[in-house]
Amino acid sequence: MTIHLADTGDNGVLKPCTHEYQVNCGNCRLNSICLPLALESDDIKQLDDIIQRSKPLQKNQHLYREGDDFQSVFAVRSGTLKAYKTTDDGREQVTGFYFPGEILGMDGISNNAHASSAKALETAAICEIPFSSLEKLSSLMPNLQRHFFQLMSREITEDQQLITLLSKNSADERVGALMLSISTRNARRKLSSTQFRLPMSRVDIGNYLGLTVETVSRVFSRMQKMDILQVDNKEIEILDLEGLRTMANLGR
Amino acid sequence: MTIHLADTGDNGVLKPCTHEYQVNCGNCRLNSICLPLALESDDIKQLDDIIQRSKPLQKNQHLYREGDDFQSVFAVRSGTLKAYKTTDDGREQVTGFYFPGEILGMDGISNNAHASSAKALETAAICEIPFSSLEKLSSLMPNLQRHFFQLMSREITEDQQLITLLSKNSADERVGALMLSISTRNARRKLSSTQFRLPMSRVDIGNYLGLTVETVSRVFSRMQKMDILQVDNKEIEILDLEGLRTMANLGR
DNA sequence: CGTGCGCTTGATAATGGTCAAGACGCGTGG
DNA sequence: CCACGCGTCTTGACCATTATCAAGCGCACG
Repeated sequence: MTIHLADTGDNGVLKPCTHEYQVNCGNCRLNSICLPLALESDDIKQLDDIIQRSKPLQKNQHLYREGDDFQSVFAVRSGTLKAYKTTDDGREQVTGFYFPGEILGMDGISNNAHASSAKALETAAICEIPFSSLEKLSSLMPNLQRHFFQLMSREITEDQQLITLLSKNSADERVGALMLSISTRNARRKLSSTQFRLPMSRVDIGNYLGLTVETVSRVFSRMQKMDILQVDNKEIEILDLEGLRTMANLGR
Repeated sequence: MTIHLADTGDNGVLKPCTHEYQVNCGNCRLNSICLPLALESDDIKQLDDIIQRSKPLQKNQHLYREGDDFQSVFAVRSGTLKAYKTTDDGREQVTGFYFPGEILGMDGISNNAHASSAKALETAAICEIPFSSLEKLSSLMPNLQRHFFQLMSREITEDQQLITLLSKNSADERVGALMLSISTRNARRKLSSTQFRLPMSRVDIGNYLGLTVETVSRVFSRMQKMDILQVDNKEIEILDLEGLRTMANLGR
């Protein structure tokens, strides 16, 4: 199945949006949850110098693919991406969703090749951080080294959360946990923690949570019936946060 | 660091086992799969200087507990450990098994507190690597920094494998995959890849793989009946590696 | 105005969980 | 050395959750 959006081979000329291209780490709204966190302003400038901002990714475009040479890690500036691996029998496993301010691609470091693919779920702006430069800079800036270690460690603990979720929790709990996770991450970005639009499909949700589409759909219906969520296709409103927490049953 | 072996209160004079205490990274049989990998010999010496080797852990002793202050990461020198988290409703989730040469504790970096507990499944010797020293050394030795980034990245990709396993694979496939993983890790340490003793209980296996003990037991029985494995309690012999691979169905 | 994809809902089936009982192995103490 | 007891493992019968299969709805897009 090929999906091709406007593949306007004809226009050729892109008018870069100057507004867009003035973005830097120093003025980035997300710098308190992204890499620059905990850097002094002249350090931020140095980091900023190695970061590349290219033209936005369109929906369904890949940022990288499993097996690609690993050169960089990436920060999401806007939009959402999903990371996934393809199992040899052709199935897909979604390993994560990445929202603005979050870093992806770190799983490529170990083998110098990306261990998963990443594609945009909607138009997305990305900061590319060449890893070799990041390494050099990290040697010079202990805070940056520390922060990057922490980011990788966080990725590990988050994966462990997901492992626990998949291993121990029911369908209701899994979906509930994902809704809470999105809610929390929205709050970090000063967005509504109770009302949002899901950027991913039901299929992606199910895939991520180890469930079928049908089950995901049924869980949403159930939660709607229980007045915990208001679900209108991708528009979600959390009506009863406490109830949702109880349902998700993870406490952490 | 104080060394106390047989703490025979009366004699006062301890004859430390010189054999044991001559262990260092330079002569360690495991250094090709552990931290020193990719270091020059004078670099290894520097690393060696920060590593602490304390008295062995007895079976069921904890190396650290969830929530403990994070100070160090640890390398397994001998024995096996399991890492696990306790969910708030009191259940346990095993997040990994660690064999000689493997590093654990990296999930504690992100919050300066261990995100999981680690306990010995049998008597185990451990190298403790104080993280602050490791950070300093990493700044000075690019190879070490790189290698540690890679180790963390590997932990991420391994967790993602487990996520996929839990999310997509049947009980047979999960147990098969674990057996193959242990087999491979044994081979790395020049041990038999077809015959080994499982250091963990069926409960631990089930917990790790998101299955009940009963199911794990049934899978072993089934594989025995199919002449894929020879199972005698914890003694495992892989009779048909190809068959096991087919059964595990992961290809990677 | 149709076509297709994504979502929902229902009926049925299968995998693995739960409950229960018994076997086996191991360490302790008589 | 044997008996006991406990913990771990195995096996069986039954049940529940979720997958599978199937059909229909609705919105977006051509």
